[in-house]
Amino acid sequence: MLDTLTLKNMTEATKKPIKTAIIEDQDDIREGLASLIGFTDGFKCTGAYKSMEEAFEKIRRDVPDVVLSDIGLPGMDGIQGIKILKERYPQMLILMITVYDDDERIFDALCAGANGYLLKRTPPMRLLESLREAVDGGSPMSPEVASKVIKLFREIRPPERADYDLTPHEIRLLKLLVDGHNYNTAAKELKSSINTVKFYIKRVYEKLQVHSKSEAVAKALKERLLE
Amino acid sequence: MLDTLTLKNMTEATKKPIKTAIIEDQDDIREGLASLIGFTDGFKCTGAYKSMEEAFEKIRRDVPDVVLSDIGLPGMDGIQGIKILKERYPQMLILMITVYDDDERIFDALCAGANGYLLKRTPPMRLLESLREAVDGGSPMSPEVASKVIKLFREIRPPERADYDLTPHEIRLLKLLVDGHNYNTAAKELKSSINTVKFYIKRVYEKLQVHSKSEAVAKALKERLLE
DNA sequence: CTATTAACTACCTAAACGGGTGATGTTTTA
DNA sequence: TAAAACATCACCCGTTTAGGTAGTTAATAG
Repeated sequence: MLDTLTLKNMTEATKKPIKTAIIEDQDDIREGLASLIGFTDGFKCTGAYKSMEEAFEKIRRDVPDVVLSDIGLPGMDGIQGIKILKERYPQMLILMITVYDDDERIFDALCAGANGYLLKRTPPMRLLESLREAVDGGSPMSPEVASKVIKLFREIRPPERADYDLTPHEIRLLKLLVDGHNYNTAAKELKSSINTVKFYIKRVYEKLQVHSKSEAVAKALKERLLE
Repeated sequence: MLDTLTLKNMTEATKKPIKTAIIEDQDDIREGLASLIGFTDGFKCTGAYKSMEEAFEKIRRDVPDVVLSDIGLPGMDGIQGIKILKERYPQMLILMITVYDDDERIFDALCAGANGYLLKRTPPMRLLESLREAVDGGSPMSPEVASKVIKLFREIRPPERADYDLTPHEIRLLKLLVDGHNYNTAAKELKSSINTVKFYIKRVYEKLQVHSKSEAVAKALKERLLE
């Protein structure tokens, strides 16, 4: 199995090495990465920059397939920077490589366009695999990061909507209130009298256990009672 | 390197093999997985079930560390099933292994408590690594899945909150309205007179371009103006 | 056929609200 | 130091809302 893998890598390498650029301010790390990539078959290091500003200036000379970027950088930080890189080179793949593993930064980096997120302690082989995985359309992440992404993922949706037994008609009415209607305009919208609207709103309030239009609107929106 | 890895696996194996159960209706796949896991050092197959119903009944006899579950199952489907498993055995890890790679199912499975999501074409070695990765607190995903998770992640991104130049004070006030306060109780909360509150609310309405409390509340919630 | 119920309408009152205008001080700025 | 900006409060007035009671019609069920 190892042989076939190596063979596969070599043929791919011969065909077309993965052009990689590095953005990292610490000299030892930057040079280490550059060597690793430069001396591995199937990969080519097209640039190693100390800052986003430097990258912006020089990266155009040889646009890489993948950028390996740190987050903590002097001047413009990595997250801001990759946002700009993605705008200029939308097809370019971006992997973050950083010591930060807080939810905030992971979230921001991925939303800014990062295709993967690796921690600095990623072993060299895994890093090279990640580059290839990214080129193949994957999204390599360190295990801890993947774990956090999924955790964040769960947090975003779960408000398991409570059920207040609202009838379709009551829901339609509630939507109108959410859209800023008052009793009068809502009545016209529903082609019924204002008194009818008032009557049903009372029932909605009872069901939702609220005592004003804005409380009802807040509850409807917070608990996703609409749609 | 291979030697150290093997050694490491063996020591871990000796210490404590990873107890794995399989839930999969297709006989060949189920038995294949069971063999793979059963005959690999460091892993132990504690059960192989054809349906969730069977798993519920028999899994208690020897609760595994990890469950490998299909999604398409006769009777209760895998997603519903793992939700129940997670309730009964919260510490149990769950990996989906399925042919489905649609956003919907990935999303649902992860929200239902899956710790990872593998496609059926995952090579055996990678599958075993995934089991270990899960036990080590990671969230193994096939590259395509990771890619989709990140794509979904970006889509959920809060709709770039518009800025209405609300002052901290105005935001505090808006929060009170969202929480169902009226002018009077809000005034008490802010330790100021009702007239002051009315005054500031007017400004909030101007800034948000609305004309009622509920419109303001709706806008604040929809556009995430708070926090 | 009568009782019941659902769906809608009506009216009433007190409270809350929205939109004005304007008066104080206090702080910042020019 | 004078002017401008800000924060706080006050009153007015017409409209909207909340909550209560009650009447009409039409369909349903016993």
